[in-house]
Amino acid sequence: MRPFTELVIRIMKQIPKGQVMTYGQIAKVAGSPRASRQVVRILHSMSNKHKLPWHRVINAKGQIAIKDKEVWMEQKLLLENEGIKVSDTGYIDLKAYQIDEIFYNEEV
DNA sequence: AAGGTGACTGTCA
DNA sequence: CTGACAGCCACCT
Repeated sequence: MRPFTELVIRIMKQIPKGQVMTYGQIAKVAGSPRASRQVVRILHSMSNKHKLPWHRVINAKGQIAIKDKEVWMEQKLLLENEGIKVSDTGYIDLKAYQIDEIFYNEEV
């Protein structure tokens, strides 16, 4: 497994309940600012195997970035279940919920 | 090997 | 806030 992949998984596992990170932010912390799409790919392939909090990952606009209607709704409910307010159009207040400090550590 | 694709992003309107 | 566009980059056909 690539280092980048491991980092991304490691980082996502550390997202605190009630807070979110954007794809680009994760990519940046993992060392590849332009690899947001890869973060998405990792989410696709590893989220259920590694039990990652995929619903805490949204796009830079602070919006749920999924097309599938059912999964979209699932994410919205999961977020609201953690106390995060999501508008009807899927928007989230990044200023209130996005992690601003990088808390990444090598241990895990 | 070559081209298409996507749970993205920043910019402009 | 929404929508359109052009970059980006690894994976799939």
